[in-house]
Amino acid sequence: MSQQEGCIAQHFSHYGRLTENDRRRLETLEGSSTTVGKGQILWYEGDAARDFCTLGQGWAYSFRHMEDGTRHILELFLPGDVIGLREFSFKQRLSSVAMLEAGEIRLVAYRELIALFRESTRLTSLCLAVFSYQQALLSERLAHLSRRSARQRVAYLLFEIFSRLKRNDQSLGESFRVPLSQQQMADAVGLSPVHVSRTLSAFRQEGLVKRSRGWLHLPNPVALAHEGCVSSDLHEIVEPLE
Amino acid sequence: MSQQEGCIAQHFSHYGRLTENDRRRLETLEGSSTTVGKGQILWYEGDAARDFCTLGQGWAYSFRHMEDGTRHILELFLPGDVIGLREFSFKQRLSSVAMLEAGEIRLVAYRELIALFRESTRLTSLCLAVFSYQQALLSERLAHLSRRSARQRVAYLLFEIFSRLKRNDQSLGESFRVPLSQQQMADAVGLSPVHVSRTLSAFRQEGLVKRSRGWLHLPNPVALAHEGCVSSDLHEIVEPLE
DNA sequence: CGTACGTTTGAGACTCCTCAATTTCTGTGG
DNA sequence: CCACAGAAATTGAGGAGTCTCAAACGTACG
Repeated sequence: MSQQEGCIAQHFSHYGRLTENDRRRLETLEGSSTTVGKGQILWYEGDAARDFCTLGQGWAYSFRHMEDGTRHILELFLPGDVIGLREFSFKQRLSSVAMLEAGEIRLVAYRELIALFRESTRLTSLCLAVFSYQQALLSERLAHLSRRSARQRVAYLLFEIFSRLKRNDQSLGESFRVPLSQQQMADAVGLSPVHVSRTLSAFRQEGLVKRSRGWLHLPNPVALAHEGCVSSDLHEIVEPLE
Repeated sequence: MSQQEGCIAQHFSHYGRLTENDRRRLETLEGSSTTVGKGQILWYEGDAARDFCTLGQGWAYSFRHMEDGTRHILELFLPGDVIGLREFSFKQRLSSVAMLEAGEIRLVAYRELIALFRESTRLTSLCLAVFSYQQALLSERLAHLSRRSARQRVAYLLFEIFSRLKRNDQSLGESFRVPLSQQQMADAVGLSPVHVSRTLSAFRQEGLVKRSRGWLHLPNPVALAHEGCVSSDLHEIVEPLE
């Protein structure tokens, strides 16, 4: 996906049709691709924020270390996602970002984005659309984590991953790779790793989820979505006005 | 605040200096002001989304009703805030919005925002800054709600309110009005109202918080922030590039 | 083959929830 | 100004869900 076509173009095209010109313009944004290893830190909370990046290959996540020693995973980034747009108006990174596995990234300076705004209103709108989608994901997650049972949280996490992967690749089947340890899932949904294990065991016994060696098998996504109380449909995106 | 100066101009000026021209341009966005009563619904989840609004006076909140009958408050809006930017790229409202008390709003069509993008790169950047600030608030809240104790959640909520009010009004003292019932606080932090009551009682005994008739008294904001594990400093905003 | 890491399982403790009864606050009309 | 009704807040008791600690097991990798 990332080779033939720029990540940004690919990503933006979810939010509205792109002309050939738009694509070319977006591709000029992306610098050369850098290989990053598993576990590598892209930046730390508090670092100076001057650019964002696109994730060509590999998975990443943003996290914060809290005062009480716990760690919390705020976002998961899948291949094709844009990382670090969030700090556009901040001097410092609000959270650290690390790679879940080896991958490829390309850096883009915020400055270049601003140049883009000057050129194309349509691409500006698309950029805002990317923002509001990310915000929608966040608030959806907020609603699903604060007052919900372990079963609902885990089901929600798995279904969100499935749904986002499917969005990038319609042909995605029941089985797919998910390079997350139970520890990391726990950090993402705010449970103890022990209880994540118990919850996954329960799901396995009920035939909802199978997991092995970094692969996930969802025989019945609909039931899982139901378990996770997934209702809203974040996929009704308006065609940006001209 | 809202009378002499447009809400949007006031709100945007937190993110960067505005020229007189910018101010005038922003003020042309806002339509005439409408009075809304306590408890009035501005819109429901699923309604068509074509405009956002600015909150001149009064408090509001966005919420969702979940399948299991519980209600969750996603955001609080204070006087001067902008409501509903989030659905910029969506056809439908992602959450309902209601007034906590009587107030005044002004509607702005998304379409007008797009016209603005065409005119001023700087105002476009500011608009994105508003977005990223809201997103930062959300992810901060996410980190503070998922794996934290009742004490931490409540302390965080109260401190966030204090800090946002202070941002709008530097002269804010130790006591200020907070028109939230314990039921609503519970819906905002994902606890039962009963437990919110117990937690507030504990805080009161410890001299951290006093509450009476819609007023809040924080004799020791620093201690409260510590209790709520508030670390990050969402106030370091970069002066947007030209 | 050994070591390290991730996962599973068990037992006891603690936090928070639910339900229900009581008290306090708030606003209204007499 | 008082009496009242309705809402909001408090308090208590018992129970469910999740946590922590600890040990055993499995799997990947040197």
